Amino acid sequence: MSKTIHIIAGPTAGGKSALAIERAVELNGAIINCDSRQIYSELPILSAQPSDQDKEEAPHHLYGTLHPDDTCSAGSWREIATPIIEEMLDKGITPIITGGNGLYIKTLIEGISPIPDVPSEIRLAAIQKQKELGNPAFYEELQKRDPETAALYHPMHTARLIHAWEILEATAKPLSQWQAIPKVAPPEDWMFDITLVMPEREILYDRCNKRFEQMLKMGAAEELEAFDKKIGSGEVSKDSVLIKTVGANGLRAWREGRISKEDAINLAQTETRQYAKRQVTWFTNQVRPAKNIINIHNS
RNA sequence: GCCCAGGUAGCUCAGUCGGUAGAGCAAGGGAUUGAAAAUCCCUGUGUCGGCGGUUCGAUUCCGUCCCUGGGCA
Repeated sequence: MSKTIHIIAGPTAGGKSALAIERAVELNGAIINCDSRQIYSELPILSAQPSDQDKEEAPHHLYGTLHPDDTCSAGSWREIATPIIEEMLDKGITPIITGGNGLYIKTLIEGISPIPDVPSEIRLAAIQKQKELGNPAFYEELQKRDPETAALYHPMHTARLIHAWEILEATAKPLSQWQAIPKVAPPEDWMFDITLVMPEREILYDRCNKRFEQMLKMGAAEELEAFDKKIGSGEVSKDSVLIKTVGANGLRAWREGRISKEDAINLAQTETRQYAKRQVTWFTNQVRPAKNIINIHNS
């Protein structure tokens, strides 16, 4: 007998969370987060984590569970989500994966090649190296040492170049060779039911705009300021991935008096819309039928 | 009312010593096997404020009008 895992995906502010709770109540389910910011213990308002009331209505997992200095990645998310899913299936609870991270979802459904974790010193050194050389030059360095992987990437693609570099440094083996190792797939009896929550563009953008205003009322600016103080005091590393959270740029610039409150709001809303658009592109083009997918439908 | 500076892509501006124009941002499309709320790629026709004049040809020169900002009254 197959085991069904529900996935509720789509762009930010589209209405996934509400649907997930509805679904959980209806199916004796529990919600598992697949968002790369909501998984951290800091910035619950700015990252739109579920409210206490939401958590009373249905069980929620993997929200606010990691320290901001931890690095969550597609592979590590899969590793922590998998045992939770297994346990739910054993207990007859319906897992409802909810979030906007398309790569995490893809990793869960298709699996991923086993690649070792990179020690943070090596990662930071790779980032430093890229900063020093700048992009075309950093790419040329990578090309000399690992032409095979370099050929896969655009010379300006900072994030991928750094990753290729750090893997080479950490393992002395090209990333392309690691990626050639067959993916570790999910158990064969896992079947996925995917619901895409994709409001039409105009409605989606309007929701993005309104949600940021709501976050501000809830204290997003104060929350970010408190977080930045923790970085200042060393309680949180200045390399925390949470620093790059949508909306933070504008709020910081406003706090430092560089732009007006109105401009800060506009900037944050623009960043939110741009992020939502990228997600729409992903879910429109990357979610395809597969043998372990029962169906893909729109809400 | 007078003087000055402007009016060029949705926004901020560059430019054409006269041969109908280009950057950044925004917007749209796309990529995506480990920082993914990241990172990156592709896409620029717009009465060059209106109307006249000079010219083979004006967004570019001249006149005039309108609008915006600053100064003087």
